[in-house]
Amino acid sequence: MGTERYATPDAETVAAVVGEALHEGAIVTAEVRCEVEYDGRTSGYLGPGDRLLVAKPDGTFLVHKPANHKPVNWMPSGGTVTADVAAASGEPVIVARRSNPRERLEVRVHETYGLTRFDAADGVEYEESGTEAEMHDYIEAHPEELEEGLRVVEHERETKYGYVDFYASDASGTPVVIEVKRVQATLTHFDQLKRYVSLYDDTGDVRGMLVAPAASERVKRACRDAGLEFVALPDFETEADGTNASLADFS
Amino acid sequence: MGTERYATPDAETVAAVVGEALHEGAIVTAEVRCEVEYDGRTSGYLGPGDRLLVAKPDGTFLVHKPANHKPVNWMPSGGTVTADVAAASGEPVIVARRSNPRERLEVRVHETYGLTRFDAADGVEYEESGTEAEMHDYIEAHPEELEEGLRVVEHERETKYGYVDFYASDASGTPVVIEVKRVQATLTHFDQLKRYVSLYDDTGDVRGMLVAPAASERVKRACRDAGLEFVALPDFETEADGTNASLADFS
DNA sequence: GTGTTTATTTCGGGG
DNA sequence: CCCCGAAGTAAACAC
Repeated sequence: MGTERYATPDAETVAAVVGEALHEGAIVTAEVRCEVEYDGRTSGYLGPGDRLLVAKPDGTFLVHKPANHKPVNWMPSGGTVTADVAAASGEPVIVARRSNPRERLEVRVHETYGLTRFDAADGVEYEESGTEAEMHDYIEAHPEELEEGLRVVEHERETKYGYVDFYASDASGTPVVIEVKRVQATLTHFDQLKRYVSLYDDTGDVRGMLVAPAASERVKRACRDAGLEFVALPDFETEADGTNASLADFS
Repeated sequence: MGTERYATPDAETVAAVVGEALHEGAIVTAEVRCEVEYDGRTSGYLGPGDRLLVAKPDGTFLVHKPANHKPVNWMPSGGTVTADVAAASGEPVIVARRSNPRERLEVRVHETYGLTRFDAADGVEYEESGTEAEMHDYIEAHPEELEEGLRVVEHERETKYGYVDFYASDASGTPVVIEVKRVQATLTHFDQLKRYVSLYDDTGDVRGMLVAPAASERVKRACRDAGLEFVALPDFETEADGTNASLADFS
């Protein structure tokens, strides 16, 4: 679509552009010197400095410092962003609010180096491969990769202690509780499997299986000690459908 | 400091400005129509659409869609961002790389609506209150809020299974392992406490206490079944020192 | 560097 | 709405 740029805009322009743009579905970015105050799940204060502000029409608001992936302050989508001119100082004040949880982010703008309205059109969704969900699909289709004769009885079985990834049955009919991880297994993952298996402690023989590409010796030992099994599934075929476009010739 | 703005810059300008600005410690933002391809921990593809790009001098790179708090694609700090003109298409291509884990993000820019260089100066750190660390301080100062006669023996006790928040002793001298959460307790928090308590299983009577503002019924039941205790600590006084500056008169 | 834990986690899925 | 668990989690901190 396109952008509209305001260089060193005055307070009234900042308030007007932010309000209109968001209302009309555009993204607003601003390079400013500002102070920030947050009050909600915690509370905090950020003294004067140069930051990049991003406001999206869905209520998302971000305050970025010159370093780090995460914004120093923010409001997730679903809230409302308003911009006004403070009566006392004559400076722009941007407030992002939200309920559940009730929280409030106030940005007092001391200097606006620049302001950009971006009418962005983007109906395309991100397509991802190699997720844990795909690993689940693969296991459901190829349970024998984990063990000869294994049969999946239920996927994502709900129990009173949470959701079991797979409830299965081995060649001799013994139930097997399976927890799947896409990354190297950790003690927390072992804990999780142990929690599920403990449900069946009194009902007799149940096996517990932790499936991951790898696990540290510590985790393997913990499994052995607890009578659980670690099964390495280092790689799994992605059920590629070949319909995804792709950028050619990586360098 | 200030900004420099380039409206609908050509490919050579994009490549040059991005390279120079990042090298000289400035933030670059760009409003573009682009495709994105990621390959690393997973892999993914984002088809053509309008996005906001943010590149920081520390190697952080963000691709934002018009909605949501989280960038649709990104590279955390520590990597390197390079910009070039693709020989085949003549279009700008921005590549962010990183090792450990090895990953790569490629943005093929089809149209550049605008490009901004922002020389930001920000030496100020964010000051936060109401964190879990402050909740620890409060409990250490007021253990009787959890239980009459409770005495803290050790804070952040290291064990072979990680750090126990508090190792305490009740009125009758029985050891109590305490896990503290600032948010509503979840099953993973229960797991964590259970893991710590299991360390002392063979040494005799040890109590396990999960402290949080609230917990779901499922978590409370898991605690009961496992012989652990949930203690609700809905609110705690912040030890305000009053030294933090603050924005006045909230509306 | 690995390992563990927190986080204003965000996000999505299911009941 | 809440509950639960994944995430390309990131970032801090200890070893």
